[in-house]
Amino acid sequence: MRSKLTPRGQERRAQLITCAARLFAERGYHPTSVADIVAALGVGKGVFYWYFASKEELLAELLKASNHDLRKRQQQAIGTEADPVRRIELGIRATLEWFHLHREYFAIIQFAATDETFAPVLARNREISIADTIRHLKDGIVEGSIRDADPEMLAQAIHGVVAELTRAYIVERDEPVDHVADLAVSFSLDGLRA
Amino acid sequence: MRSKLTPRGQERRAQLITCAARLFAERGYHPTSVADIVAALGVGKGVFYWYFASKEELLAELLKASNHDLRKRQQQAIGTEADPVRRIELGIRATLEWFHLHREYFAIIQFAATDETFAPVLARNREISIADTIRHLKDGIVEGSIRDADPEMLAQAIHGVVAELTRAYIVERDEPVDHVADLAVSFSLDGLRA
DNA sequence: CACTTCCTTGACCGGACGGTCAAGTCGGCG
DNA sequence: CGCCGACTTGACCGTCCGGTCAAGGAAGTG
Repeated sequence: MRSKLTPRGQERRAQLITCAARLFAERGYHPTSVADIVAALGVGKGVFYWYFASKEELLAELLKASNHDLRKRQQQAIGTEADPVRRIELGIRATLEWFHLHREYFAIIQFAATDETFAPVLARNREISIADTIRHLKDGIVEGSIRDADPEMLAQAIHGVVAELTRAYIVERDEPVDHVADLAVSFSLDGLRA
Repeated sequence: MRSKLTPRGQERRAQLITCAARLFAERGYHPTSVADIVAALGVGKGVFYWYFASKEELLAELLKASNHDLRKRQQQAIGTEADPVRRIELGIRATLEWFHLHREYFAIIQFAATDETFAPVLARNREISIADTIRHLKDGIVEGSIRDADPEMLAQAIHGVVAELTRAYIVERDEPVDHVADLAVSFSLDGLRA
């Protein structure tokens, strides 16, 4: 990998990441060899190691970039909304929309979370996201719109709902985002009871 | 692997599974070699292949056995309870209790779900569990104690809450099961709102 | 003791895979 | 044109690891 890259180089680098992401999503990280990645692009193996120091580094960059992009989208969606409950709702919807646009990342993130090497990064990303949610929850508790329970546990629970519905309906079945989002929101806000 | 095993053989087989489970949980499946497993038991490599056809087969059996055990525990807990809402609650509590007793299985299951080879088995297990939950939800909707929404989505949402709280509080922090269970249940039933 | 069956050993094999590198190509610039 | 540095090639290497197997106990039976 080089720090200086010509526009042509930037292009190649992006190609490698995109191509690797597709293969990682289809077959998994370990079963996809560096040889597979460069073959899919029709280039020699040296190209890979010109842009990345290792296969690990590529995945690490991919995770970093995707997390950054997701967070950006969440923040844009929430904007300057004042109502904490509504902020949580907008965050949930933005997350589902993002995974709808980037379905291939779900499996990769899921895997990375189970791998000793990448788990710390994923754990950190999750912590940050949880911390955001906690802030909104605390605001809601103070103003009385959210019931007084451990905000961290509530945040984890919301994340669980979103993750599972994303997997089952956005990634696996590609159902309409709004439909899934409506249920994710109503379940998180009001639970099961009639 | 043999179909006929003496008591001594059964013992060895169990030792191998237990030992492998510990190592898989600590270091992950791929990074744990067969050589590691037999070394941890202080025996030769041939022992492994006397009891199992492959490393894959051992993991498959481990997953099958753990799933069977978890389901048994859930069914025992639910027993003959008639109230659907209460049945769901008992199922949630039983699940959290089981993972409290078998923390090492969580990471293994999580990983297996991301691996092409084992994902189908895990998907099937999950489907069965979801189907159980759906039955209780439909009962509840009919009798009016649960609101009228897509029961499958509700079931997935509940599973998401349980999985995430299990990971964060039972597996990672070993907090009191009852405390976590109380929140999992109240969140699932009543959501966030005050 | 002889004989079988169950179990154990550990050196060895084959192949896959991450990573290296000497050699070459290409495009731009003076 | 000549040169330089950005890129590309693909054969090659070392290692690791799942899996094999010929040989050797040990335990039970007659």
